[in-house]
Amino acid sequence: MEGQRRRARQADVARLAGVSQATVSAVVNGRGPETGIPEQTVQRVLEAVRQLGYAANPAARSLRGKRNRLLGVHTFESIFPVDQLDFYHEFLVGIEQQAVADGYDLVLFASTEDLDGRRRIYTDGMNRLALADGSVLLGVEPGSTELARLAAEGYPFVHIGRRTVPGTEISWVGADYASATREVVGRLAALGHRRVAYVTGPDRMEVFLDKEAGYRAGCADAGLPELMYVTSQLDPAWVDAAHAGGVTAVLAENEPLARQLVAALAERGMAAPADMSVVVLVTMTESGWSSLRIPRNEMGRGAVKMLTRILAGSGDPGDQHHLLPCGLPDDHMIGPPRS
Amino acid sequence: MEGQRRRARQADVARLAGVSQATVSAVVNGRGPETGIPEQTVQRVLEAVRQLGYAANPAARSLRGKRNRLLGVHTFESIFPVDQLDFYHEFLVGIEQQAVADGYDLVLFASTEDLDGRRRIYTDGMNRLALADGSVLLGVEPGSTELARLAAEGYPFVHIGRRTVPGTEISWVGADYASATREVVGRLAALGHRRVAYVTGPDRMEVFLDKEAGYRAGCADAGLPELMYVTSQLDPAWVDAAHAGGVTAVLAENEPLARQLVAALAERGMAAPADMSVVVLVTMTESGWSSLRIPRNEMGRGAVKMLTRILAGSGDPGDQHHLLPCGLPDDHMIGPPRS
DNA sequence: ATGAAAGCGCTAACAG
DNA sequence: CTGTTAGCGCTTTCAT
Repeated sequence: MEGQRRRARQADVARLAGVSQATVSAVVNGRGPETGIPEQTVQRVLEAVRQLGYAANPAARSLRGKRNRLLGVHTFESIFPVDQLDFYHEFLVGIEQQAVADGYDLVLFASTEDLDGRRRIYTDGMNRLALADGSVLLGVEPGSTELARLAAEGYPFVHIGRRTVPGTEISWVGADYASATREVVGRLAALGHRRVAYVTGPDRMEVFLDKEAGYRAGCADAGLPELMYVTSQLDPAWVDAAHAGGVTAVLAENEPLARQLVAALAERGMAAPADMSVVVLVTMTESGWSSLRIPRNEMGRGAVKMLTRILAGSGDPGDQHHLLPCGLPDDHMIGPPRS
Repeated sequence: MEGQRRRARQADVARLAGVSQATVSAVVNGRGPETGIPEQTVQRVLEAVRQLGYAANPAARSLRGKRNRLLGVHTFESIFPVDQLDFYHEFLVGIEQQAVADGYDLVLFASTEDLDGRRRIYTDGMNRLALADGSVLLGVEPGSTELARLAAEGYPFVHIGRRTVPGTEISWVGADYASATREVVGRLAALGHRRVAYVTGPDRMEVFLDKEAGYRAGCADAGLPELMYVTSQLDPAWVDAAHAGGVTAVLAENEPLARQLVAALAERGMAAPADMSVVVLVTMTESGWSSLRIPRNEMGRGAVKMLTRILAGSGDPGDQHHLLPCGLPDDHMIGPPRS
């Protein structure tokens, strides 16, 4: 067994096929006919390629300025975190499907993870993402400086999840929480609910704003009062107060809040949806809640589609946005108000 | 917005800092002290780096360094097939974890998929895998010609799942089905079973042989007769025959067989495990069966570990094998024989 | 129709 | 201690 045979270079192929390196380059890039290289020569080159197991070195290729049909996937945390196993999975499925369709390979940036489990785009001031033609970014990221820098450098990327960084144009695909939330309020109103509360944590992040807006719009549509609660403590006392206030349905921003709510209800001998309809707006996984369905697969596909479009059109401003419809919650924990 | 400002190169930094390019290289690579560059110069360089937003071009770096710290992941089918969503998932998790640990990025080869959903290593005679320093291969692959060729080319790869190709040395990590099967037989014997059948499909693939061997060994250990059934039709008639023959426990090679068996039992008014203990040896997903647990995560991790070892040690023959222990089945469908 | 040669941005010898 | 230089493997004019 010869073992570590050196990787074949273009020059080797050229030598074996008895042609020049330029010819090899033309052939492997499918510019054979275009450049007017005779079919026979093409075949000779391909035979040599086959014999040597030649594959173009992507580093050299992209150094020379051409694309390497590599799309990066960068997550700001471990891509397969143990605790929320399938959060990224569906996104990835969509990303992969579209990559297959568009003939791209995917680079999962794993090397960028530090000891905290955080992944940074820039390490030692270097941008590892630059290895890929463009990248899909996803995950909850606290600081936006990396994003801003990436955009400033003109690196093509699409963020999964609506994202704005002041003074920067960022392309993203997002889920249309606003419309979905609005519709949910409408549905609750149609069921007879007159006082629908909205509960959210004290940590007011950008991504929450559109859900609030949707809630407000929904209330306006149905002529309902806006009952916003910003809290991280949904205890039995809160339930008592809400009950006294005539609240019969609650939109919970996230799953932990909803869990607290259900526990608090239980402590008062109540249950959802009999005594209170409960809708969770964002869940990590598809679970037993009445929750909005995040179109993860579609978002992944959409991100790749947008990215390849950006890569194709060279003059794109890179501030494209695409909102995908959320699935509406099933009736699991939704019912008519207690009369 | 200046927009497409050209990316700063090392030369630009050198010019601004008034030093040579080599100095810049040393500084950005942290070889400053080591090379004995005065602190003041280092600071001057870093300041220039900051001002220009310089980031080293990774393509140039890896071109220079021969390796690009990219590990390939090649599956012979769609990596995220819709019908068996989480079959590859756990392997991938393990692969990613180890890649993070070893500082490698991962390339998911998606571009190689043809219209049938098959993925080939070689397309147009080109080996796309060569893009990565080495690759992990997984999935059920019918033909071994690609594998043989890959090995002949000296491309470093590790196969997940035991694999032998005549005349070729292939490195793999596998699950130790033999030991596990043997232990299962032992456990059944300990429960009092005297006639344990082994049922397998007519398609005798290599991967099945070690389970058979384990079964035989287990029977020998316990002094039980070998009752091998090769069939794809586990109908009620088979159940009658088995019953008449005193069979009280069945090892089913795969899940479809087990399903047939349970259905056939039901048709005769019997159920598992009361009337018949049923163990499935290989399942696609962790389901309600008493089945061997394939150590997918560990196999993924092990494959990457083996691969990086092969890449590190330049003289490796590339025929390393590693067997990982299977988890034993829970008692879901296992019980003592009907007395 | 094919070949020769010049870089892409970086690192590592080797000079100075 | 710092600068000069020679490629890494590829694509792309420009000659032939």
